[in-house]
Amino acid sequence: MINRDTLVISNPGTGKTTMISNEVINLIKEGVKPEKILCITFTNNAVGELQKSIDKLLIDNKIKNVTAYDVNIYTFHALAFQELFQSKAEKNIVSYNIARYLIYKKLRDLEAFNYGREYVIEDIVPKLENAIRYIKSFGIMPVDIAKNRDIIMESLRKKYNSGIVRNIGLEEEEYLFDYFYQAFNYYEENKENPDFNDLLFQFQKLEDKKTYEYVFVDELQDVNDIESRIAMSTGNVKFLVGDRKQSIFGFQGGALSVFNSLIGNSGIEKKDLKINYRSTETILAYSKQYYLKFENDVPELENFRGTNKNGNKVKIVEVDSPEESVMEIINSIPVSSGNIGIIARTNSQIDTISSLLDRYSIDYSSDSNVHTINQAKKDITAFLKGILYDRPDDIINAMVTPFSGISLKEAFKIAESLRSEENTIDLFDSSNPFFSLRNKELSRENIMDLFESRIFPIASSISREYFLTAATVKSSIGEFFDAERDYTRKNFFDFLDLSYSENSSKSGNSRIILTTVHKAKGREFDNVIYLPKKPRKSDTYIDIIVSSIIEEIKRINVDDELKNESVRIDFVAFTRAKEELWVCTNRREAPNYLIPEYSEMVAYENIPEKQEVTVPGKYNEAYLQFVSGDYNGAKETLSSKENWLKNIIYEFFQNKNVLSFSLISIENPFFMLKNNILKLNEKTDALYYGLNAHEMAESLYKNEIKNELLGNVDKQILSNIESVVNQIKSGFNMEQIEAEVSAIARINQMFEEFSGQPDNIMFFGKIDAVFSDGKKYVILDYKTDKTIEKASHHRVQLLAYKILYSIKNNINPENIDTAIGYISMRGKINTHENTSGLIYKQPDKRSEDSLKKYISKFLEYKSNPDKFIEDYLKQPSEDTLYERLAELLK
DNA sequence: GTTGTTAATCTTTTT
DNA sequence: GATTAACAAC
Repeated sequence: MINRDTLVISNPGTGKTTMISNEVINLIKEGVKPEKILCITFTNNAVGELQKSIDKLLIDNKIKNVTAYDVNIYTFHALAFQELFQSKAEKNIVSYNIARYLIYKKLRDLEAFNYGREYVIEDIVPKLENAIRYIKSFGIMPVDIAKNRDIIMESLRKKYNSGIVRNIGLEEEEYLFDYFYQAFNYYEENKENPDFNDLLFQFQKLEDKKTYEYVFVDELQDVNDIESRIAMSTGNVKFLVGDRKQSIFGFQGGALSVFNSLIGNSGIEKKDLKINYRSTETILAYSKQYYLKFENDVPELENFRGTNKNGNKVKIVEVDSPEESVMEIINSIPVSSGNIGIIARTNSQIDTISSLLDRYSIDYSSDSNVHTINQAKKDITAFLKGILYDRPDDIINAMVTPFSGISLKEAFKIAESLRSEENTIDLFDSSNPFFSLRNKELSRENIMDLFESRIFPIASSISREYFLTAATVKSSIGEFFDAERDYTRKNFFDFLDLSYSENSSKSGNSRIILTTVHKAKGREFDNVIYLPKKPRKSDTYIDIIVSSIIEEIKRINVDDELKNESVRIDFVAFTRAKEELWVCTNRREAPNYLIPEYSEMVAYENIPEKQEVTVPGKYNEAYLQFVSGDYNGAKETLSSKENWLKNIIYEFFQNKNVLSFSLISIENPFFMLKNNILKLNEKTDALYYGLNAHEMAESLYKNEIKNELLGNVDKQILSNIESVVNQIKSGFNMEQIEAEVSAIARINQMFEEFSGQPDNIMFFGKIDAVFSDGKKYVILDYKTDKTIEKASHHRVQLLAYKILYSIKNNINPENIDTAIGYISMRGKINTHENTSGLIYKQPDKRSEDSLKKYISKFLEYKSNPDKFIEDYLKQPSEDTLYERLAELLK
């Protein structure tokens, strides 16, 4: 029986659950009351495992009057929750959706970012929310940041100046720190419920919390600072089990330093578990050697060995697409050799593999929790925008979602007439399946009705996942109406766009199990196919804020903590395998996984041929109309033989004889089809911003500026324009001679290569400003870009304009220079600066190559539109509209 | 070594 | 659209 604090270092597969259960049983046998025993683990899954294991031992030992439920088995959070809120059942945990919404609201009001709204909502806010959660897991609150502001700033500057951040300036970085603090603070002040971190803090602070005679803690290596203090303070005798080689939850503050300090504590008895009951000797040796490549002093690995036969070598599969090789490996494993765990690093890898398995109708269960159609949320949002707003852009976007009940052909026709202002929205009557639904009142009842009457029926006709996503979107909307009192449309769509739609997946007991490494922890499989993926370093400008805060307040070096986490992730994945292990990776990484004595390279050449997807008409036009109740429309769609979309594409390329730079430089066929051919493009804020600035530049030249009518931003842009103009005037001793010059020329005049082209194919451009001293000319293009990052692309455009201008005015191109005038450089993070810049640089050979490439591509499409369709089908996009259009083009 | 350009690529996850 | 690695140019 244990009678003093013990730390067990448990190598993988050494039976640590069994060991904990045994110790619990022994205590009960010795007469310790089960309610005096506490077991803490990390996940609900692990709680279940431990309960099962203890239950079994109770039965085996014929202990009748005790069940596993009498022993206190909790996760850290459940333990805290039940003790804090046992009397207040209504208490909730603040959701991610609310957290992101609060953070976004503050940043929105501060106008913290110059990025587009979509990028802030989809990328920045989730990362900041993650960062706040991470910082909090170290016990750091906004007040701590405020108190230590100066030293954190200093540390931040030092990190910035070491050169790791290249995409924003130092001043932006400093502003970002402040925005981050304010968002964190706002979140803390406005959330109405505790979050998971608060739960632990409040529990830890509790004066008279229950204590236990014996406390068992599993997976100790993943425990963060606050959890370790909870573990150490809730019981008399502590029994701690963990393995630092399996620490892979660094993102939630799981700090190896906590574990290491316990190892160094002499008051704790230490034990090693070194006998592995799971894997073959070869797999163990392989894992061990791999780990030792990256970390040498690992005493507990010294006698780490197994009890099984040697087994086969680990197979390293080197392929271009690891996900696709999985199929062939599965085929090579006999059914008699047990189950197969396919372990990936990311959920998106799992999704790729599951759609492959679906295609071959192979049965599997999956632990992925993404599996949702992100696009479904976008479709629903676009649909609701068209219901609630009157702007033509919103109406058009809503009409091309599957929910509108309008065929794409019809939607396209209505879009055309709305755009040309032949019709206004009032003219569409209530018999139209979309317009009849429009209702501008934003209320819970209204929205929920739409879900019942239109969104759910359509969603369920598309796919199971699509429907499940719709269901989570509906519940997010419910959350909005519960939490926010200010039901404005702006708030509504902000919340909706920020909400995550995750749903749990089909898990079951198939022979093939798809899982991520993190979820595979504690599990084992006869055969393991592992697909490693090295994480890509990103978001350094947020990272250095986070690490500065933690370092200066807690004196913990985050980089040290997370060092080699990838290796530990690999180690966990390898050691799930009992009999056979495959590691599938790309050519660059494969050599790193090869340990000659215990592994071998395997080539798989005959990747089975891809079978044609036979999902019949997921987005069948007529079917969608039918489900929406438009029977006549469905009938009409079915009976029409002509392929209207192909006709539109053919017509477009046939009639498009005047090329423009913005048209030919679109590299993605889907964008070209959507925005240029079908003209379904939305007018963005950035577009209006740029249009307005260009108008001012022209007015300035024509002396038509009415200063008193200008706002502050406009005044700033105007002064930036003046500054650019003056730089050219004084720098080159020139005068502006023209503004907004239209120039057009035949393609066959522009380049030798195109001399065979017919005379009617032209290239058109509008030159913002032309300067001259009589001999030399400078053509200037104004840009309202935030930064100068895309200058080289703009020079390709300027080259085209230079050629057009030289042809138009019969000037030797050598006498024409080009310049880019930046008139609103704001950076990415709002520092309240808005400056000008002039890049006086000439297009080079590469610019010329790019321009010719763009033109050739377009000419190719023009002479052969089927090539465009072919390219379209070759470059899939997640967008539902992409797929619906693709079905019409196949 | 620093700075500019281009060519791919686009985290993990628990309570 | 934004970011970074890798490459190229100073």
